[in-house]
Amino acid sequence: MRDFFLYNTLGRSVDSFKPIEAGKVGFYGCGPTVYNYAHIGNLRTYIFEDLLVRALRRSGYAVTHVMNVTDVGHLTGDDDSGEDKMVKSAEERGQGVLDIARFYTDAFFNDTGRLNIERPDIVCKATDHVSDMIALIGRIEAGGFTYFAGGNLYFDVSKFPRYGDLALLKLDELKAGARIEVDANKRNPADFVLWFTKGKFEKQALVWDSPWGRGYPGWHIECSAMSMKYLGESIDIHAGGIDHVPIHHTNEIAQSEAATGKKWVNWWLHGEFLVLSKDGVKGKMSKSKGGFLTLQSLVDAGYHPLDYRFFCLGAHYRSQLQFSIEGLDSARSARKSLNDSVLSLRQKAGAVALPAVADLGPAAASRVGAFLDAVAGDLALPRALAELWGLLRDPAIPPAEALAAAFDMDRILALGLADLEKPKEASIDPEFAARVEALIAKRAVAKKAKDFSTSDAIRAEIISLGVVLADSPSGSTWKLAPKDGTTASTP
RNA sequence: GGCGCAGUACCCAAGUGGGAAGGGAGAGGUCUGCAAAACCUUCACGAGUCGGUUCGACUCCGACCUGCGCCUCCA
Repeated sequence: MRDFFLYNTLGRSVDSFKPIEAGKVGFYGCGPTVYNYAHIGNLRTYIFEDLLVRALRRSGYAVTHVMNVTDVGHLTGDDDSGEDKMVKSAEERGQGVLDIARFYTDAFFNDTGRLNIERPDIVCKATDHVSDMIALIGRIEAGGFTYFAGGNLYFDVSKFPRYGDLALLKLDELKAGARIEVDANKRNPADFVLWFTKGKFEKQALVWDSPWGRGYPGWHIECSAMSMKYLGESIDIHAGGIDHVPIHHTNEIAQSEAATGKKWVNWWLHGEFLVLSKDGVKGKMSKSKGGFLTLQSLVDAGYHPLDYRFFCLGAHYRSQLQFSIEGLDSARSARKSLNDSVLSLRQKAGAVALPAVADLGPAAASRVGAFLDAVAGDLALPRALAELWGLLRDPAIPPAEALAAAFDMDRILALGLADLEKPKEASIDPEFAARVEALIAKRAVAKKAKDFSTSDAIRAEIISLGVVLADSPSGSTWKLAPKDGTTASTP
């Protein structure tokens, strides 16, 4: 078991990770609200969580990864009176709430799959766990942490002294109504709704009976209820986007610890934002601000999903990352170079069996060790990646060893290195191939006659057919030019 | 008004109280009839600005400037 260091938002320091139960990690990651497509900023956070899970597993931990899918209770408005996002989306599209949820859930996992993000061990939907939420709210109420006002059940933050510790909030310094209308029903501006019976839910398709009346749950309660159900009342790691620190996670802590009376989450990890600075659009990506980019839009623009994963690996998860097409181009070029290096090594290694990681020579082993140290040091993927480059470019490391080491690193990076194959020539139309071969033969004749103006003209013609040509002492070889800018076929 | 984070080469982006990773782009070179590819070399005497602490600071402290995020939508 390798020592693992992580930055804990609770306490704001990097500390040696210690799970509750040796060798095991209970990990809860905040999942999507499935009322729209995920944008690439959202996806950055899921890539970060995937790297965390993969890194912990590579270091020897047995990780149970739980992720929620929010399909009810998440409001559109800034305050506690807006419509439910799911209901609004369903209305706009003239479909049922559950149809919307299913569609965008599928879209989400399709995107994460294309990014080589492993599916969590448990994916749980909020609507399947309302009874668990009601039971948990009951425990909070029994502890005297709630009050009922205006038809809704509120959590009273004044009853929870540690409220805001995660976000370093000082209740008396928060400016109530800085952005939103003050809810007259609230005793304290930071109070939040546990259960709604009032609101614009007359149109709410999904309502449940509860001790507080027919209605639906507040957004925050689902994570508390479901994480406890699957991981127990105290869990090792809870991760999510940094925006969740002051509200969502702060409220989750308050209600969870109010219910159980014990510490709920030992390690809080938060991924920073992907930010834009282009065409007048600055800052984080959101639908209202514009610049809402989906993974599919990148694919449509000719990028491979893994180009985006690679792009994200270039920055530390706790740093804001500047997104730009230029940056993505840079990542694509780098990934192509990486893939080409691996393919070249594979060719050099030939049929030699790859050694086990434990049997690597000192040079390769040192690269792998430095890689794992970087990863175990609060997921320093940029440094880890530098070790991969160093490994691939060290001429003293035998190809089979370099490959074995690279594939081991790729268990965490997940760039599909082990699955790389030469582009399949079989898919090329034979008629087209014959045409290209004929031109190459014609050019060879011209070249032999030193008629270079003719040979160059023929080459231009070949290239115009969408073919990449390469001369070598043994003759010319060719392949189809990649459509997406990468040479190798990728998984 | 309050709180938090950040300012590193053309771009993206790391580590570090004492030699400033890595990638992309650029430049030069080897190879080639010429290309392409590959490989090699090169690319911040300086880290927003100004002070301070220190034998020594990009790294710590302070001020200022600029940017980003948050103060009940948000990854």
